[in-house]
Amino acid sequence: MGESRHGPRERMVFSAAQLIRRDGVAATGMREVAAHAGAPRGSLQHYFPGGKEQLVNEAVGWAGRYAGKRIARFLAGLEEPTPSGLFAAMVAQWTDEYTARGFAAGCPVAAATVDCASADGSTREAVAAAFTTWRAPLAEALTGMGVPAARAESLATLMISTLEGAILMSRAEQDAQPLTTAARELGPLLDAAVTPAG
Amino acid sequence: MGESRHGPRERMVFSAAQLIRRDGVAATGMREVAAHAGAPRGSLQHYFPGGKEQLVNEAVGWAGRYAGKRIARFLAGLEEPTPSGLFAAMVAQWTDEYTARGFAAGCPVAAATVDCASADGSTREAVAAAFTTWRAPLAEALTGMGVPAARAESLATLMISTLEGAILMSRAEQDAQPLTTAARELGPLLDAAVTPAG
DNA sequence: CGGCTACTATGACCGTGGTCATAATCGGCT
DNA sequence: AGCCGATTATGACCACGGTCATAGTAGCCG
Repeated sequence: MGESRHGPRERMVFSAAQLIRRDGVAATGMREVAAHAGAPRGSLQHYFPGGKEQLVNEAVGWAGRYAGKRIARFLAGLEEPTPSGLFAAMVAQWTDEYTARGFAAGCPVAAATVDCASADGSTREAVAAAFTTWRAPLAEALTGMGVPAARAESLATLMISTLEGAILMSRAEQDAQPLTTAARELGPLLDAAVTPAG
Repeated sequence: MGESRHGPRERMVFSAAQLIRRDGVAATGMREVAAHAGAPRGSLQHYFPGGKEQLVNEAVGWAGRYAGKRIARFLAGLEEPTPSGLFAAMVAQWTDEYTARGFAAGCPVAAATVDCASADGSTREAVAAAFTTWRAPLAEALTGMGVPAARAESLATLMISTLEGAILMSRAEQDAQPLTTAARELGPLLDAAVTPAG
């Protein structure tokens, strides 16, 4: 959607993220990325002289920024902002995709973590940074809802952990139930953390 | 530890699980598994005529049974069994490993899910089965503590989801905090589900 | 001893894929 | 037109790895 509006470089990063979250890092080929992006193969070494590692890192970074920006958009979509509502929206993004397009893909950051966390390249720092750029706006959103700052950090971490794990389990079982269960069970806990109601 | 007491076949399955949870499925080679297990290369096609797919599936199955059996052992290790105590023990297994041996490895079932969930081989069914053999005894343990059966299923799913996600995040950030946060934040929610206190 | 089964040994094949080298094109600018 | 940087094109190289083929060895049983 709207791929032609972006340059070929950005399209390749986007395609890399798509393929990585579906097949994993190791199983995603450079030629495959170029083909998926409709970009010429020769552009790979031109835009990514750092090779596959650079491309993967940028894909992970893109995913992290995307997730971070989504927080604000989810927040804007809630008529009455509550932690449980925000978490439900985060979960719904995945249940919607899974019911509409199947359980083909997971989170690209998770895939890169699994495939590259032990190989101490720059990719491990990239995934750490991605989680940070995801968690920071989430914690900020929680504080904006009345959650104490210290607690907000913990709950933001918990929300991302649970979401990532639920994505994983739902994909494995090809059933969105782990995702819906996470939203349902965690919601009250999150709402109970707002100060005026505590 | 005690590898020589098991046959070469079981050692290879065990080694496969070890390597998969560290490097991922695609990055783990058959020759590498044999070498890690101290087993002859020729035994691979003898014991695993189904090739890599069979070996990976058995490694995933082994991991699932291992996790399931751990539940009973954790339960036995608690002087006063509570859901939060059980979850804390599950988390502690990972924090102990990470503080003692570093953040090199994650969960093999998660790795197999990320790498093989879209390629619709038998591995996807293997990971689904692994999660089931993990969740069933966990849910049973919860009911034994006084959690209503319907709720126990949900909480077991939530516990595994959160644990898997926290493992992922901890590994990415090379910091056990997501794990400890998960145990701390989720504990009260779990204990509140026991009926006499509900 | 002969033979049979279980296991091990080893080399080769072949596809895949990341990377490099080299050249061609293209677009603007003077 | 002519130059130059940015981009694209294409083929080759090389390592890795899963798999197959073909033996060789070991141990037990009749």
